[in-house]
Amino acid sequence: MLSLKYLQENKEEAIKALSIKNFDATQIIDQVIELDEKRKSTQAKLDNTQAEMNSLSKEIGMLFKSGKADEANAAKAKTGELKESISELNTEMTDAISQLNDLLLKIPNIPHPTVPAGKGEEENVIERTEGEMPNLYEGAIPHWELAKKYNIIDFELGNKITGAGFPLYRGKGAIFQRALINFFLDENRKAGYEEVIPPLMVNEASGYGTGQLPDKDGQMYHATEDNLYLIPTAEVPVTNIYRDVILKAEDFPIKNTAYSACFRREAGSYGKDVRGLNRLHQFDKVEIVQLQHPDKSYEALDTMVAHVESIIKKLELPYRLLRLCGGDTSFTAALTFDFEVFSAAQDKWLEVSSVSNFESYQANRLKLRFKEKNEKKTQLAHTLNGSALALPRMVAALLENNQCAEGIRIPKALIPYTGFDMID
RNA sequence: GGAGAGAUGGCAGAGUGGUCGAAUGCGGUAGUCUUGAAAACUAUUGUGCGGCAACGUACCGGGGGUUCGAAUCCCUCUCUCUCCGCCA
Repeated sequence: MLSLKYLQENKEEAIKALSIKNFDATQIIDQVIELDEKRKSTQAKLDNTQAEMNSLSKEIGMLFKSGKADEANAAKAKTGELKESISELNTEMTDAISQLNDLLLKIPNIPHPTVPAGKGEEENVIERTEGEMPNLYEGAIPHWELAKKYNIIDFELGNKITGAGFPLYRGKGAIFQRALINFFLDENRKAGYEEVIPPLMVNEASGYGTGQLPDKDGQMYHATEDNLYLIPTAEVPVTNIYRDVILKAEDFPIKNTAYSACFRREAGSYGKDVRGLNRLHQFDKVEIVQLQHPDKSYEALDTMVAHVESIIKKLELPYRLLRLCGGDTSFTAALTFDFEVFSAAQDKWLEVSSVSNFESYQANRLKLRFKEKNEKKTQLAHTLNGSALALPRMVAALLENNQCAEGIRIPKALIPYTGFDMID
């Protein structure tokens, strides 16, 4: 969430910026400011009353000690009224704070000045398009047919075992999957990211920390008996490593990478977009996460984009880089770049990576702070993350683009990982 | 699943109703000494909120209660550990 201080000091700027995300903040910011005024004045009253109570209690203690029971009892009589007003003020306080918090959670992150206006994905800005479009041979087919033809991904078996959206990879398909994961992790590690293997289930506090809760409640699988959530992305457990942590400025940058299976209910999606590997309930993804000093987070974002780009290039896929417009930028992000690869047989661009700077929006919820050397005051850190990369659509594009009469060619960079150069 | 023990500052660990935001040790930071380092010594060292500041206030796993006063007593929830059972 945004910090109160920012909203108070930059109200007009915030309203203007949020309109890029098609969010009208005029009323809500006024409400926030008003509520905070109320909170402050209530706290001042409460603090004073409590101070009075504390000193009175101390006095009573002293009186009893020195044997002046009469005076002590007289003083006791005075405490009743104080007690009552303390409890009243306390209720007022907690109410104001929780209302304030609820409002703050409803305000999306301020978009970066370079975020273009726009309603939805049609208005994202194409930064660049690179790579060679494949020349498909005549018999080219979409990946779900390739999957069947070479017996590498079995959607029907997944249906049988679990349900739609839980495919079973087998044979060279399974090896190919594992090879990609290892390839991505190695690339990330070479770029300075420390590898972690996080839990695949998280508790409520972690869900709130990265903002999946309360708003995206229905998107996560929930094990109600134990009140745990299956992670929709490794971002959740990895970022929560740093929940309630106070770092030193010299600790930056902190860079982690993690492979995980990801689980998404995808409630409400249907139709031809969900065909094959395009949208699944369980999929594999390798994530990169960075924590950075606020002064350097955009520099870091650039390096993350360049890093993801280098991986896609090594796999020889045609891709384009999009700068998301306000309407397509997520609630919590300040600036997001998407990578899409071209999947030839579907004749379609597929999103394979989303790289975002959240600035201090997540950090504020996470209470992830840092201290400058020789300074007492804490500041909020900046968090960034990106997919490097999400498997299924990469697999779809690789299968479709590299098919030929003999089978499916494996890109050079992957052969050391697969141990074979052709799926046939 | 059964039985028991516990949750205190970065860590270890005292504190069982009143000058306790909390002893002590370790760690961190600054300094003295030293050519430098180590050792030793000295000082300092939690977070949030309000306040220009002085300072005030809250926080000893979470919530509630008793009391003039709670880290300390009571209730409740959560979590952790140990033993037994089961088990990759």
